[in-house]
Amino acid sequence: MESKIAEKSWSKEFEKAFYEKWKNNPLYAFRRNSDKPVYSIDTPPPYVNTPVHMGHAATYSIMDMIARFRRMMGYEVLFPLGLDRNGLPIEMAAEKKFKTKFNRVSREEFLLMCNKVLEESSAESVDSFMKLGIAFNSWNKGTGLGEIYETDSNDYRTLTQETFIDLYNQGLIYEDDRINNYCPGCMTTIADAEIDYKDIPSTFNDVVFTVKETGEKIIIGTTRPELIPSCGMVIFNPEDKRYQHLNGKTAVTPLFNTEVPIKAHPLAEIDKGTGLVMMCSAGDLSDIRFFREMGIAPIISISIDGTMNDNAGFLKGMKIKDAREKMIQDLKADNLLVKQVPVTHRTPICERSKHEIEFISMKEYYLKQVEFKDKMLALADKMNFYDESIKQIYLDWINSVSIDWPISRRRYYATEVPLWYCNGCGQVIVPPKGKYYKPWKEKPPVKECPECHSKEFTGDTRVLDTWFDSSNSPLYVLKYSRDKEFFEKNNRCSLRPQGKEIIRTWLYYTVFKDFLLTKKCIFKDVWIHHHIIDEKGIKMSKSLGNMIDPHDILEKFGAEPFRLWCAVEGDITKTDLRCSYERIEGAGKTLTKLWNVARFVSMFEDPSGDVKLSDTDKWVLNEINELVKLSRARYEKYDFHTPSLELRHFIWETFSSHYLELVKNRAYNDNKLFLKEEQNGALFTLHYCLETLLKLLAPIIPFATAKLYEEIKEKDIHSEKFPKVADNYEISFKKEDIVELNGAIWKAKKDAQISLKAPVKELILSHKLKGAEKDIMQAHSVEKIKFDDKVEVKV
RNA sequence: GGGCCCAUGGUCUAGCGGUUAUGACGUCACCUUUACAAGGUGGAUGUCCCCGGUUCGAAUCCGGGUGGGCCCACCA
Repeated sequence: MESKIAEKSWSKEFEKAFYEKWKNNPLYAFRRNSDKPVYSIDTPPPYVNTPVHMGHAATYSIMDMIARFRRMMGYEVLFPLGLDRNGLPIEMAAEKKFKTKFNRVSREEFLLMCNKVLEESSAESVDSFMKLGIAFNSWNKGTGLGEIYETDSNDYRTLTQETFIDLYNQGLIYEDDRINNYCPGCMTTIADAEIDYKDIPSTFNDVVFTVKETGEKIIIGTTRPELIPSCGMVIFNPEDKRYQHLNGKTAVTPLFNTEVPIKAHPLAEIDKGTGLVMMCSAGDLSDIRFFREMGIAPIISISIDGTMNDNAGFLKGMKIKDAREKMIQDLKADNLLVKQVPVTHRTPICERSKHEIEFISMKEYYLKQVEFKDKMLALADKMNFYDESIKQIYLDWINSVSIDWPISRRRYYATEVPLWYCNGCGQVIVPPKGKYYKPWKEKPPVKECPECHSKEFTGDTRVLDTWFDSSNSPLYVLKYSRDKEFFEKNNRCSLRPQGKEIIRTWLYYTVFKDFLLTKKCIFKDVWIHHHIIDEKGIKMSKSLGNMIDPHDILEKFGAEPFRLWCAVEGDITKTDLRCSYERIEGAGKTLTKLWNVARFVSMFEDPSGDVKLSDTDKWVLNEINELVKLSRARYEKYDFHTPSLELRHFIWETFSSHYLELVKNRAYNDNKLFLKEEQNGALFTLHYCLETLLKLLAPIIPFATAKLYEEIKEKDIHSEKFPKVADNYEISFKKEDIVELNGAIWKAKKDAQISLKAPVKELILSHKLKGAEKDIMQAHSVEKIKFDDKVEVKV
C-alpha cells in the first residue's frame, strides 16, 4: 500500500514554501470589519539595529503560538510587528560608526548619521521572524491596523506628542528645577530606572573637620572629598554615645572653611566609618532625599560637563576625578587627612554608558506619578498576570516609586518635546495635536505670543524619554485617536507579552500613562517571560562566548524543532530555559515520529461507509478527547508547555506504540478477518486522531502540521477551527490496562528470545479487555485467549 | 539590607501529602517487527541539597540552614 506522503521524513526545506505563502496570506491579515471578537496583542517592538537573539526567537515563537491558537478559536487576531528605532542605542551606534559624539556635530548632521545607521540595519530581524513562522498580520510597513510600524515614524511620534500635549493640558506635566541623575557620558539626565549599580574600588578618606564652638577636631570618612564644598550638614546617629555633645554645634569644613550644622540623624550608622557623615548635595540619591527632607538649599559644585564649578573654589574647572586627587593632596599637605582605606563602593552607574552617575540640578519636565500610586495598585488587580507570581515584582515597583517621572532628555534621536517659549515673556506655546513637531528647527504654530504679542520664539531642544514613546504602543496598535470607532469598541488590549526585566519600565509606564489618557487599565492579560540561558544555566553573553545564534539553529534544524523545543523544554513564565543544540535537535525527533504516524495513517482512506467502533477505538478516541480538553484549557492560560508534553507522549506512546500496533491488522484487513464496518472503525479512528492531533499541534508547529494536513486533507490547517471537547465513550478499561498488557506480551516474547511476530500460545487477561479481544489476538498472534483477573502470557 | 525564584539518576526535567519517583538527552545489551534505525525492546545509573517540625505517612506542607540565580535598595 502506498502512503499519500512520499517523503520519508519532515525536512526543514519544506518550511520555505510556507513562509513565503504566509507572507501574503489574507488569513493572517487583520480585517477591521470582521464580526469576530478582536484579540489584540501589543507585541514588543524589537530593537532594529541588533539581530534577533535566542530570547527573541523563543518568546516571539510563543507569542505566535498564542496568536495562532486564538485565531483557531475564532478571534480576529491583531498581531502586528513593531520595530523600535528610537533612542540611545541608535545614537550610540551612530557615534561608533562615525567616530564622533552627538554634541560634537550639529544636530542636523547627527540625525543624518542616525538615519544612515537605521538604513543599514536592514530588514534582517523581519526576515528572521518570517523564517520562524511568526504569523504577523502584515509584512508591509504602514499606519493601518496590523501593519508593521516603526517607533520613529512621523505617525508614531505624532501620537507620542499628542499624548504629551494632552497630559500637559491636563496639568500633569510640569517643569521643575530639581536635582537629577545625570550621566556625564550620555550628557543627559536619566530616570531612576536607567541606573545600574556596580562595585567600584575607591578610597575611604578620613578627613579632619573642626568644631567651631570648641575647636575640637572631628574626623569624617568620605569617598568623595571633592564634594566638601557641597557639604550642607554633618550628622551622627542619635544612639551614638561618642558624639552626643556635638548636637547643635557647627562644623567647619577643611580647606573651604564653610560652617555647617551638626545634627543627630538615623541615616548615620554607628559602625560605619567614624560614625560621622558629611552630607553633600551631590553625593548620591540618599543625599538628595536627605536635603529634601531637611529643607537645606543644595550647593551644587559640579557642572553639566562633569567639571567643578564656581562653588568648588580652587577646584573650579577640574574634572571630578582630578578634583578628588587635588583635594587629597592638599588635605595631606595640611595634615587634614589622617587615614586612607581602600574600599569597594557600590556606585550608581548609567545602565547604558556605564559612567558613574552624578547628581546635578537641571530644568526638566516631569509627569506626575507619585499621587497615582494607590490608583496604580488598584489597577494592578484589573490585569491577569501569567504567571501570577510575577505580579509581586510589579507591585513592589509601584510601592517604591518616590519621585515623579522625569520625561525629558537632552538627546537627539527621539521624539521632540513639542513646545515653544515666547522670547518676550516666556509664555509656553502648546501646539494643537495632529502633527509631528520639531521645535528645535521649526517655527511655532502661532504668529505672535498671545500674552505679549512678541513675534520671537525659542523652540524646546529636549526630547522625550524613550519609555514615554514606548508606553503608547497599545494605544498605537489599537488606533487610539486614529480610528475612533475601532478604538471605542476595542479600548483595552487583550495581551501584553514582555520580559520580566522591563516590568518596572515598559509595563509600569504603559499602564500608568495609558490610564491617565483613557482612564482604563489598558491590558487584560499580561504574559511575562523569563530568559533563555545557556546549557549550564549561565546568561548568554558575547564576552562569555556561550551565545547560541537562532540563525544557526534555523540553518541547522529549521524553525520546527526549535518551536517544539520552546514549548516542550519548560514554562518560560515560571523559569529560565536552558538552551542547547542537542536538546533542540532532540525535540526534532518528535517531528519525524509525527511524520511517520501521518504516513501510516494516510495509507488508508478516511472511510465513508458504515463504521463500527471497537472498544480499542473508543479508548483512543477518549484519550485524544482528553488532550483536546487539556490543550484548550491550558492554551487559554498561555501554557503551551503542559499540553505539548502530553501531546508528545500521545504521539510516541499511546497512539504509536499501543493503539496503532493493536489495530494495524484490522486496518489492513488482508485476511478479511474483520467485517468491513469493523475495519472502517479503525480507519475512521486513525484519521480522526491524526487530524485532531495536527490541529492541537498547529499553533506550536505550524509548518509541519500545515504540510501534513495539506497532504491528507488538501486544506489549510490554519483556517480550521480548534477542536471542541466531545463526550467520552463508555468503555471498561483504561490506558494503564492496555500498557500493562502490551508490555507483558512484549517482555514475554523478549525473555523467550522469540520474534514479536511469533505466536502467543495462550493469553490470560482481564475481563475488562473483552471489547478489545479481536484486536489483541491479531496484534500479538494469540492462539488461545482466556479471561481471568490476572494477566499471564504463555509463549 | 529587602523581595522573588531555583535545588530530583552523568545532564536536564515532571510530580507538589500515599507512585515500584515521570520523561528527555546521553549510556549499555539485544532486535530489520509490512509508518518510523531520526526505529523497537530491555537494562544500568537517584541518601528527591542539609537539619528540624507537622502527619499514620513528606520529594511534596511548615520552620531554619546551605548553595546558586534574578530584581530592587538610601549610604558616608
